[in-house]
Amino acid sequence: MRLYIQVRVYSAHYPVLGMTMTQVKTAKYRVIKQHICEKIESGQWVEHSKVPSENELTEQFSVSRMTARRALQELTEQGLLVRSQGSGTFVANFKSQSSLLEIRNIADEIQERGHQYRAQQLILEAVKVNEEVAILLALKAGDIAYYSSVLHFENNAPIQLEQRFVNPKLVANYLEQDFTQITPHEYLSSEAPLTEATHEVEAILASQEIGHLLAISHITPCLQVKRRTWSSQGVVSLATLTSPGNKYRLGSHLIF
Amino acid sequence: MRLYIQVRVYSAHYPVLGMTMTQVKTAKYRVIKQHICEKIESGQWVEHSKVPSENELTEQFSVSRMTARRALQELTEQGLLVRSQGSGTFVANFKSQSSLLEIRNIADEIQERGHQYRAQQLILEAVKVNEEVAILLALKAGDIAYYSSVLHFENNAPIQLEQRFVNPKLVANYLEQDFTQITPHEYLSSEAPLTEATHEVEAILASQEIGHLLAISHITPCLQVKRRTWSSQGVVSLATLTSPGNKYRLGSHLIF
DNA sequence: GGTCAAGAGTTGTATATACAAGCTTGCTTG
DNA sequence: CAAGCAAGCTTGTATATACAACTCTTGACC
Repeated sequence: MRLYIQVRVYSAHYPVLGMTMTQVKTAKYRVIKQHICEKIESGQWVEHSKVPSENELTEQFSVSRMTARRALQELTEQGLLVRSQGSGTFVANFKSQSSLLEIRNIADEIQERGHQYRAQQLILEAVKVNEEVAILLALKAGDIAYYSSVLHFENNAPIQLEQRFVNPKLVANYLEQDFTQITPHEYLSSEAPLTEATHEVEAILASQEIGHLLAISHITPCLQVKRRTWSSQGVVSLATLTSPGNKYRLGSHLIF
Repeated sequence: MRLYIQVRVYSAHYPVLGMTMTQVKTAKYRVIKQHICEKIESGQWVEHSKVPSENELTEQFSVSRMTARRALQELTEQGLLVRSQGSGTFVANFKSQSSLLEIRNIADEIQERGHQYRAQQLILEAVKVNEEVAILLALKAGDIAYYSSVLHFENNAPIQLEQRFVNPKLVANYLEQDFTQITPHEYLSSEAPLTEATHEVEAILASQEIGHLLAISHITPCLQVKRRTWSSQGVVSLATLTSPGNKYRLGSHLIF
């Protein structure tokens, strides 16, 4: 699994490839995107409101039209805006659906089965993310993210390894938590309420390291769920949940 | 797959590169996107292959770098490519993916990916059910149920084995179908509209027999989905879908 | 042999410009 | 007044250019 390749620790005196600068400059088009997002989320611009045109943004932010355009373009691809050649750019109308599957807290699940829950916190630190994680977390390669690795136990048997990258911009105090007392999911839910999630489920063979943690042989298949969660601010976290296939299953119940 | 082609009509007396005619013109960046998609879908560029750089595309297609860039950019946003500053652009790794939240027809899924679908019908007969199946199908042990076993192929590679028990009281003509022409799911949907479904997802090692059918080794983990579906009349069918873990994944997208 | 530096090649951001094409408005004209 | 046209806005496509930032290789130096 290539999800967490690079784990380099971020220290206080952070030398970036020999450069002394620590100030990260935000790209102009990102500033504009942020500005528009805030207007929408604060309710100042409601659905179907007209958004400033490319030329207006060009003036407001003192950028070129192509830069203003890029902000509008990306927000359109993300579904926040709708554009219409000749007439303008407008706030999109948002989808609202309720969930068919729910995201459960593993501690609750285990306790509901009448079993004992326990967690072991393996890693909790700031890391530089590689490219793949950066993309999924909406960061840039080499940016800093928080990383936690927690092993969940059911009746003292390891049942799930949780490896999680968290967007540090959205959850500032992540590194100060104690994940034997509260699960990462519980903490994140309290800090940044979920608005959206995607899951990808695969069957894999565990690496030697993970197999060791989960106390399984090297030919035990595992269920691996990659979960990406969003709050209204953006991508909050990227979790990889690995469980032995002979001890764990997923279920869903759909009603049409 | 995710490709769309928008045509643009240039009006009658518009000179396009010296030509004057009524003509449908595809935007250059779309032509490049199309070209790259074809290379990937035809298998000429496999996962992690390096894709021509912006400068190379600029030359090949006689466009500006910004235009070549746009093609790469959009394909990256669509998940076909992965870009890395300083090193290049590469074909992303994808697996076949189906949704946990909707019950899709595997033939449609495969065709939407632009791949060729084919099915092989292994078994289609009436069987006496054992106790476990009887309970799940709301029958009694020893009752007759219909059983089908169909192997689904994507680009001539086996991608999923479907083993299905069907309640004969609700779907009388099941045995007379030809499941190389219509998938069991399609047929059942037409006969008895779904009202409810449950899924159980596990990671398993395939048995020797199933491994042989799916053309995988005995230590390849598999995703196994057990799906029980209801119509308004009761339990319609019980399907076990087994797919190689290295070729298949499930996905879901929740919005809260 | 190992380390460092330079350079070449790549993507990322930003600007200025041009023209095409769709929509809206308002004015002209019949 | 109504129809139609033109002007002026909007977004869409495309180019040329510049520099920044990152990666990887190569070669010089210790």
